[in-house]
Order: sequence, then C-alpha cells, then structure tokens
Amino acid sequence: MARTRSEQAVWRREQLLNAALTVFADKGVDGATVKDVAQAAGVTPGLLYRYFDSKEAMVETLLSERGFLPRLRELRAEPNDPRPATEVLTELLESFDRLLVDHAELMALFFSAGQARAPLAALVSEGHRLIGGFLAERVDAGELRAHDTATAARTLFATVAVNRRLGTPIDIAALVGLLFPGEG
Amino acid sequence: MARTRSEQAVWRREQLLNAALTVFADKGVDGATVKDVAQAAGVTPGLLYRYFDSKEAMVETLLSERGFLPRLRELRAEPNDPRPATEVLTELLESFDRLLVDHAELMALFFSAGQARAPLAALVSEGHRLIGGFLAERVDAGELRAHDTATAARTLFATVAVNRRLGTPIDIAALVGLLFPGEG
Amino acid sequence: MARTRSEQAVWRREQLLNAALTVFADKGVDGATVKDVAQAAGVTPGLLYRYFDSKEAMVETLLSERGFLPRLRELRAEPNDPRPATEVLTELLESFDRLLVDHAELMALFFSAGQARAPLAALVSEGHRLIGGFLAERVDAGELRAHDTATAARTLFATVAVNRRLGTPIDIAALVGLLFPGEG
Amino acid sequence: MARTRSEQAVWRREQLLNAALTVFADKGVDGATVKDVAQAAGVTPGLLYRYFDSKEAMVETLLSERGFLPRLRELRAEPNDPRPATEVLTELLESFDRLLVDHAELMALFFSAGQARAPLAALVSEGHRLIGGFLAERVDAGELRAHDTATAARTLFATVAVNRRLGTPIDIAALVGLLFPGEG
DNA sequence: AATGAATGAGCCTTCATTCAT
DNA sequence: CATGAATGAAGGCTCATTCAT
Repeated sequence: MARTRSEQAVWRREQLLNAALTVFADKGVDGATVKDVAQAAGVTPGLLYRYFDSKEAMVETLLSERGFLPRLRELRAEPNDPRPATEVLTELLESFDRLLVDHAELMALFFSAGQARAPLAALVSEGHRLIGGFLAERVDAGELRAHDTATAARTLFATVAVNRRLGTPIDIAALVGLLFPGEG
Repeated sequence: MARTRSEQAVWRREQLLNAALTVFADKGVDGATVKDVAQAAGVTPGLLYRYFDSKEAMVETLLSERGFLPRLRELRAEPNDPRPATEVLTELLESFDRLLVDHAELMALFFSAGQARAPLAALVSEGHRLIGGFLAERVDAGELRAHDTATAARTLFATVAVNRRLGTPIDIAALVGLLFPGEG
Repeated sequence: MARTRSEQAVWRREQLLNAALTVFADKGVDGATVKDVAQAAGVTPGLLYRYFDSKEAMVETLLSERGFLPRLRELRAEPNDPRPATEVLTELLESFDRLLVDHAELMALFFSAGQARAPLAALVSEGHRLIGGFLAERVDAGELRAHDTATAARTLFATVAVNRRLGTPIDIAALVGLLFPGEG
Repeated sequence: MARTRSEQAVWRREQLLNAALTVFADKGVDGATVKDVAQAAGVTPGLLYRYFDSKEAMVETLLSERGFLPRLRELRAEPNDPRPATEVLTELLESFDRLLVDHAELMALFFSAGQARAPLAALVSEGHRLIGGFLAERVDAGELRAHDTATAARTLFATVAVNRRLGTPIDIAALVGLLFPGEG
C-alpha cells in the first residue's frame, strides 16, 4: 500500500471531506465542532488546518466540490430522442431525484444554511434550464401542447426536490401524468 | 404610555419574541446570539431570562405561539362554492402564499431547523389535506376530470412554498392553468 | 394586630435576618442568592435593600447582632463559688457547648468564611479569657495544682468547640476529669 | 527545559493544581473564579478545561490527590519504642502539626467546605485512631495511668488542629505536660 | 412599605485556530 | 505529515443591585 506523498495528501483530503460531510449533515454546520469532524476522521483538529483554511472553508469546499451541479449539468435528454416526451421527462426527473438521494447530506447542508448559500441558486436555475429546455423543444416539435414551460419546469423541479427533502418522495410518473395527461 | 405593570410585561414579552423571530430568521438560531436578540429589542441580555428560561425556550415559544398552523386551518373553500374550481383553487393558493409571506421569518426558522422540529410536518400534512380535499370534492362533482388528487395537492403545495421560500414566487394562475388547462 | 410603622419595620428586619441566617447556614453565603433569602422571607429581593445595604452587610449584621459574643461574656463563674473547681468548670463548659448548639448556623457561617471573619477571633479570645481566668483563680486559691492555665484554657475551649462543630460532641465531665484527675 | 510532551502535560497538571490550591485556600472555592486560578498559573482559563472537566472537578482532584490522609497514616509510633510516652507523644503531635502546616491551604479548603465533603471525617477518625492507639498501648504497659484514652485522643487532636488553623499554634510540650504531668 | 422590571458585570465553559515539537 | 498544548474571543446564563411605580 505504499502511497506516494501526493497520493496520501489527496486521500487524506478526501477522507476529511467525507468526515465533514457526514458530521455537518448530522449536526448541522453550527452544531458540529471542528473536533467532531476530526474525531470522525480519526485525526486531531490541528491536521484539518493543513488541508483547509477554516471550518467555513470546509463548508465551501464541500459545496463546490461535492455539489452536484456538475452532475446535474451532465443530465440531459438526448437531442431528438425518439421516445415520447413523458417517458424522457420521467427519466430526467428520476435521475434528478436520484441525485438528491445520493447527496442527501448536502441537501441538508443547503437548507440548513442561515441565508441560502449561493450555490443553491445556481443549482435551481440549472435545474430550471434543464427541464424547461427540454419541454420547449418538445412543444416546438409539436409533440406537447403549447404551455407555460417556465412555470412547468419550476413546478416539476420544486415538487421533486421538496418532497425528497421532506422524506416523502413523490411518484414521478404520477407527477408527469398530472401535468401532461394523455400527451407525448 | 400609561401602562400598568402587567400590560408592560405582556408587551415586553411580545417585543422580545418579535426581536427573536427577526434575528433568528436572519442569522439562524445557532448563528444568532442572545445578545443579538437583546440588542434588537433594545434591552440587556439578562432581561430575556425573566421572560424565557433559555434561548431554546424562545425558539419553542416562537414555534408554538407564532406558528401559522391555526391560520392555515382556517383557510378553506366554501362548501358548494358556485365559482369554478380553478378560481377557487387560485384563491386558496394565493391565501396560502400570502400566509407564507406574512410569516417569512418563521419559514426560514422552519427550514433552518436541522430536521428535528416537528411542527413542519404538521404544517405540510395540513396543507395537503386542505388542497386535496377541495380537489376531490370537485372531481366527485364532475367538475374536474378524474386525476390523482393527492399528487396534485402535493405538487401545488410544494411549488408555491418552495418558490416563495427561494424568493422567486410563482404565478399562481399560471400554475393552476398548467395543471387544469381549460377546466373548471 | 395593629402594628405601628416602626414596630413593623423592626419586625420585618428581624424576619429578614432570620431568613438570611437559615439560608446562609444551609447553602453557605456564596451559595445562597439574595433571591433565595427573599423567598425564604416571603418577600421580593428589592425589599432587602430597604433594610440592608448589600448581601455582605447582611452577613455582617448577622455576625455582630446575632453573634454570641455578648452571651459568652455573660457566662462566668460566681466569684468565690463554694463548689469544687471541676464542678464549676464542667458547668461553664457545658454552657459554652450549649451556646454553640443554639447557634449552630452561625458556627457554620464562621467556619465557612474564606478568610476567618474578624468576629471569630474575638470570640476565641473571650473564651480563653473566661476559662483561663477561672483556672488561675482556683490555682491561686490553692485548690488546683499549679499548671499552665493558658494552655489549659485553649485546650478545653478548642476541644469543646471542634467536636461540637464536627457533630461529635465530647463528654465534658470526661474532659475535665482528664485534665484535673482527682482534683478540685 | 527539554521536556517531552508527556512530561510537560504532567508538569502542567501539577502546576494547575498548585495554583488552584493556593487560590481556593485564599478566596474559598466559591469566591475564587476559574480566571483567578488561570492567572495564578499564568495561563488562560480555557486551558484548565484540557486538564479538568470543571471547576468542581478541580476541587475533587485536590481533595483526593492532595489530601494528607496517606501521610497521616504513615505517622506512627514505633512499637516498643524505649523512650518515655510523653516524649513519643510529643513527637507524634509535632509531626501531625507539621503536616497541617505543610497543607495549610488544604486545611482551609476542608474548613471552608459547607459540611459536605467527606474526607474531613476520615482524617479526623484516623487521627483519633493514631493517638488513641498509642495511649492505650502505654496504659496497658503500665507506663501511663489508666485514663479515658479516647477522650484524650480527641482532646489532643482537636487542640493541635484548631490552634494551628487559627494561626495560634499551641506549645505541644506544654499540652502534653498538661495531660500527663509527671508521667511517662 | 413593597414590588418587580431592568441592568451590568462577571462567571463558567466552549471552540475555532495557531504553533512548537 | 501529524500532534496536542495553548490561546483568545465569545457565548449562554446568573445574580447583586437599582429604581420607577
């Protein structure tokens, strides 16, 4: 297991971030102490400061490196996907929902923030763009009836996200069927 | 200005709660100090302890005395309201949205709470009951097409609430029109 | 029960001192709060300050007004008491011991004082004077053998006081018999 | 000055206990603040909490680690010591008195303790056992006249202790001569 | 005479952060 | 790289004391 110096450094950094994410999600950023994080990582508090400038820097690193905006951006419907719109949309939303599940602790971090931390806004607008773009495409193609795609995007996004956060995930197929009955 | 002792006590208590609500919503419960609250109220920290046992007791008082569950319960559509469903629904959602505006700080408090505090769940389920009940009624009456009223209720509720919380309120008429196009 | 103003004042003052003595003896001066004393007296803290300048002033008043130095001074053997010295001495020490019992709370107060409060020294030296004086008298009269009366006084006084304080009172007749066997 | 980490930790701990003992004895446990102790040790208050859980924990550590019961137990007269009883007894009491001098602050702590703390009782009873045992031995050997050895032990112990505590140490030879004139 | 609202100082304790080793 | 001793700045809370009513 001979690890080079720099491998070790990378590994330790990840380990600390993992510990921080777990602890922050569990106790909240304010409720967790640096000592808590260190203990969860099996090191001493001092070591954290070799890797991060401050506790707040850890939060920000978590938000930017572990944020799922990149992965959200990867999510997209194939252009000219031959499948019906509702099918593609359902898949899209389910992927999104799965993203939220995979990053449950981060969601908590987002919501627990006193004043909504900036990354949240980016996340939301990217989600709107993703869904809204797809809907507009299909309306243009004449597959979906003309409708307020912006409002629809916000509706779908909000509904999936909030219900996941509340621990009462919604039936996505039912949601899609509700907005686009008998369509696509 | 002629206030009796007991009037003064009641008034001061309310004032402290107001200050606490503002400060907590602004900085979060953990982020706010007792001193912050006291300063916002123009008194010294010690005084808070004549009215509340602890900082946490303030939060709980706020949640129980200032929660808007009672007001949410008062919201209801008249039975057999002659107006079209979409009109009544729009009014209902707008009232709800207004409630959120009136209690913006409390909303922040709710969301900032790690997960612990129970009142949020009660609020949500009451909202679902309110909207879902109305929808089912109108479906039974044959006014609205048959649809998954539970999912619809959760969708409407979530969409209004989240967008209000994010500071990007939704156009409720558009939302209703989206779910029930050309109906009611 | 019509009490004149000044009677009422005197009565209240005594009542407050009683309450203070009880509470101080129970919790210690530092451990007891002004509120504790007020509650024990059935009044509000503010009132105490009409009668005493400060909490410390209460302690001092207690020490000077309730101290048993005056009563200790009253204690004395009749000059030329015809009874044997050991009998008179035993009676003297028993009176002293009884005094300690009567003022148990004050004893606690004395001992609990960080640096011995002044009155204690006065008490001790008065006790020495009382006992030593009697012994010297009887030695002069040839009734007791010549001995170090000052040391004897300190011995008798210390033994009675400490053992009373420790809750293990000594048998005074035995004590006297020990120092003056077969004498007086 | 080259102190290893663990040596330093032990040393610091001792230093803090020394400081605490001095300060507590001077101002009393309640009267002394954690800041006082820290200042006396030349450190910041926070450091105390790396070594002790609380202020009260410091007191308890002092009582258990610095109590002189062990040293009191080591004190004993040689069996069959050929020297006269009064000589041995004098030496014994002087050792005891010296013990009190060496632990003057602890004595203060003992006395200042409301009544609660148990160690005092153990100390006293051990002292009685020590002195009483020796006296009984010499009475059995026919060297001392028959007398109430228990009362004598309590008398000697109380006299030495109280007078030392009051800052007016007694002449031990005179004390012994008083109880056992012309004997041993 | 008595109350109790209000203050200000300070207490015990916690914790993010630094730094010598 | 890693430790853990040490610091400094609060933070929540208590309490003796004052004063308008």
